[in-house]
Amino acid sequence: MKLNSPIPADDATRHQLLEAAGEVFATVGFRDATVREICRLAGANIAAVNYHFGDKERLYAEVLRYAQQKAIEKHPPLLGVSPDAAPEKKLHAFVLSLLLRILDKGPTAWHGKLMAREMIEPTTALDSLVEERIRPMADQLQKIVSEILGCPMNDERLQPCAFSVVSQCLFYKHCHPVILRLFPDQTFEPAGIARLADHITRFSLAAMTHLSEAKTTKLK
Amino acid sequence: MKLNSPIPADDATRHQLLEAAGEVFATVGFRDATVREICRLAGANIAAVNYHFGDKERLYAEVLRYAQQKAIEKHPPLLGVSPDAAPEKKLHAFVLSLLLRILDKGPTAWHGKLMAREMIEPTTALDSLVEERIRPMADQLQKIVSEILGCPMNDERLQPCAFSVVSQCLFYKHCHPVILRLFPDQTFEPAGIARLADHITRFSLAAMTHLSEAKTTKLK
DNA sequence: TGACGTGTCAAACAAATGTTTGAATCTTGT
DNA sequence: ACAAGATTCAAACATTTGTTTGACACGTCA
Repeated sequence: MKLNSPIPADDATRHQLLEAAGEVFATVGFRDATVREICRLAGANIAAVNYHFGDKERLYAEVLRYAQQKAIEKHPPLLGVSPDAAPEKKLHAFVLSLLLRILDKGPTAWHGKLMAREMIEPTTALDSLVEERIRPMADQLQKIVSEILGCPMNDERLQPCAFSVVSQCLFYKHCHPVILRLFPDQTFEPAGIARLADHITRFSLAAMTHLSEAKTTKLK
Repeated sequence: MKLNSPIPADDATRHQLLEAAGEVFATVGFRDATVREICRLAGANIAAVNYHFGDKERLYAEVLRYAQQKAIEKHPPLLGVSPDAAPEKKLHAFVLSLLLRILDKGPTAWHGKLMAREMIEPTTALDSLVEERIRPMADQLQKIVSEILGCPMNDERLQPCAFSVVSQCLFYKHCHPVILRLFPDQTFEPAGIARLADHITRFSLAAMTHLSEAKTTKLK
């Protein structure tokens, strides 16, 4: 046992376990993932998980942090756009980076799946994740929306509009299986993602800049 | 064994098994749900599942159909609105019924959760569900959107806009845990659901009626 | 009444799986 | 080079869980 060792972090098998576990947890979920499969994929012994992380549950928690961190590093919320650019451009950057973060292929792919699973069946790991990672991004988006609407930060329309923006992005992740079955020719390579970002930004901008106009008052 | 019996359907324990299984599958997922717990909740013997449904997997498939059917019966896609009403009203009815279907409390509650799980980890049961239940609703929505946009049914903007509408609804189901952690005072009782429907409808109408206007062309 | 089919029950079976164990191997500092 | 600690390994353990089995209860119909 080493448990409270002075943060080795460069441990090779520990790192490989994180990668392998991310892969497996993302594709089959926490319960269906077996430590045997994870260890096999990591080229480690069956006892490696318990030795390095204590048990399967703590391994999962660490994988979640690891994944979120790597995803945000790869696709920061505003890409390269400067904070004092036009709010329309910031919105577009926010949307595009979010889409890339959750739809991107490659080793960062499983971050989105893990989060989607966490939505449905939250573990204790979600609480800290929301506070440390998600709330800052939510604040950032609300600020952008407030600039577009031209309203103060405590306006009650802010939160619903921000939700409307992110929901359109997450949809393509959370409903992927149904989308593929409904429209098999839907495409999700980088070019397709850019097209999605354009639509979502245009749709949301059109909505928010004309939201307070009349005509839509009596819906019942 | 009875297997291909002449549709008893009035079987008491069979029905109780469906209800109990829906409850359990929805709260803990397919894999974490144990046959023992389902049978205990249904007041049946451990062997009841295998006797009535063959195995756990076929029970799950039947539960999924059962849940979807009950949910659509309770909240039909257009509520009471006539098919030749104004497209704005039809859109509002569509949104509200969808929200009610996925957020409603009570015995129909687990339908939405089951579907959300199916999104993340599709089973073979999803294929038929998409064709029989979801595609008709998707067609219905695209028709409404085409009336609002004033374009033919093969317009390429149709599908993205329809997605933007449903995504805003599903968001409140798929991201419930995060929403509650971000804004603990968010409310989901009937009045709150009605308010959500109003916002989503207004937002989407504003977007679609002003989508083709200029100004939003250069986002990069 | 008595055989028969249907449904229920408790018990047991077989497989999968997270975890532990104790020895073997490698690494490191002196 | 050597001892001490860290790491890896194969094997075994204990528990959970879906499924099966064979006996039993109950209604139905000839």
